[in-house]
Amino acid sequence: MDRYYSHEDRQLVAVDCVIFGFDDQELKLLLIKRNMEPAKGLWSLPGGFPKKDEGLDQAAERVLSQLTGLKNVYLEQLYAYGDVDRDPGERVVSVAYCSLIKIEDYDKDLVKENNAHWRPVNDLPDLVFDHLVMVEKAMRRLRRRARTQPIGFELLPEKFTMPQLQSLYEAIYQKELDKRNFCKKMLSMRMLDKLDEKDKSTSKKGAFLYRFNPEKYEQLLADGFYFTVDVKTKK
Amino acid sequence: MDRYYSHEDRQLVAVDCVIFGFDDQELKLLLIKRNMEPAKGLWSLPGGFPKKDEGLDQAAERVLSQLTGLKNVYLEQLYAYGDVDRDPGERVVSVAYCSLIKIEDYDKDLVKENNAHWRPVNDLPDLVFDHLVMVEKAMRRLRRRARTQPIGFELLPEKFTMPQLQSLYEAIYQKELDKRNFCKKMLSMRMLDKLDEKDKSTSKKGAFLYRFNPEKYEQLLADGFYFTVDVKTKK
DNA sequence: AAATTATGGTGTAGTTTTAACACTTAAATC
DNA sequence: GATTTAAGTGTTAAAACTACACCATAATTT
Repeated sequence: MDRYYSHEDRQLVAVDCVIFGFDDQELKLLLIKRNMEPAKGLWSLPGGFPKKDEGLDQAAERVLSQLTGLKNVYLEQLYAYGDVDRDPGERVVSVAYCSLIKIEDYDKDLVKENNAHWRPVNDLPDLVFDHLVMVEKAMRRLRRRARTQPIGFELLPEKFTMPQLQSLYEAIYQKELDKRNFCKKMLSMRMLDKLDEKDKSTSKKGAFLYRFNPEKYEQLLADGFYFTVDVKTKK
Repeated sequence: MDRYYSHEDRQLVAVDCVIFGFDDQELKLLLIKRNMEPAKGLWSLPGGFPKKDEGLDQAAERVLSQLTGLKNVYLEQLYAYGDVDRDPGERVVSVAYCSLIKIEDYDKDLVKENNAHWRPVNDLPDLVFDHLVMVEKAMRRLRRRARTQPIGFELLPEKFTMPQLQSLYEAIYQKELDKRNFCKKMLSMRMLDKLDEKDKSTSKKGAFLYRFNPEKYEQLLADGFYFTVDVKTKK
């Protein structure tokens, strides 16, 4: 009763994580410099194999938390890669995941131990196998999601300024945005709380801090509201 | 050199296909009444296991063509389902695919042989395992895609009328649309060729036939145009 | 042959949303 | 107190969207 499929082949199944961070006005990926075969010396996405009692999602969570120390962060399945020859070593079906983290939160020691490094998405090193394809898919997904869901906040500190938020969107879309229109749109959705504090690290005047309010957002959703950010032009 | 991962577990990997058709003003799914264990007597999505020399995509193509006789139709990977207990028989990672076909094209004999039947999405039978979850994901994906990409045409005959196209969108979104606004929007995108023929099967007057023109669409894409269909209100 | 019936086809006006654009404010530094 | 640098703010024109109602065509019936 528990071996219906005994005549079928079994295969290696892996998970790989595309982990985004935002720092210094640019998007970055957490990549591993491999010190083991296959592809020793090249760069790869952090990955691993699901354990016997682990689903795919749990395996991805584990890979992420073993590398960064983070749990309960944004993690979404991207795509399953199953070409026969995608891994030259042996056939492996790899399920890619995409994660967005607040870059100041990760565990530096763990990252160092694992030989991982943050690399700007605009200047990536050569990646093993089809990992670049995964990254490109993740980028496209991020661009689509960020336009229609409030996920940008996953990449920012709890408290952030309007200029910070705008520069995040500019990094994601590689486009300059008009700050008046951007700010107007963001505030019109009424899902941000304006705080009394200012962040003075980037200007003399200081910029007001905001916080994303998930309760307000849930309420809006319930009212049939759709999040959208305009992400057109400005020269 | 070709067994780096020999200490890792291997798993069953399957593909399942959510196959949409449009007929009689409603969306339908091609489902299989299972006459074998597991879950004999219940309904399931058509599926199978990749062969040794087959990637996931090829396996899905094979499942689709073995059941319908169709090749080179719309087929897109949906999601990988990997919970440990999703299949009570044995752990199976299943990669779901979504296909859109022109319902008049499928091979009736093959479908009959395989004990498959078209069932309306609004009145589905009980499905095995997590197949309903897959169908729901496919529905959401279809709704998203149909709004922003010209994929509705995959579900219609080569030549179709404006009322047909509209009723397809109404079936997808379960909403009545205003025919003036709908028609205006569709034509404004300039990707349809209006033919000189009329279809007289549904009215005395007859309705003009149109055809989707992929070359025009490609040109629009190249010009930075975005396909969108408005899918709001009307009472 | 006139009337009926059922579906196809078409235009406009009010409203909302979007895009473009420039100057003032605040506070630190010299 | 003059200068510098980033933050903050409002208006207007254009485009897109929504709502809405009547006529046309051709087959069928009387």
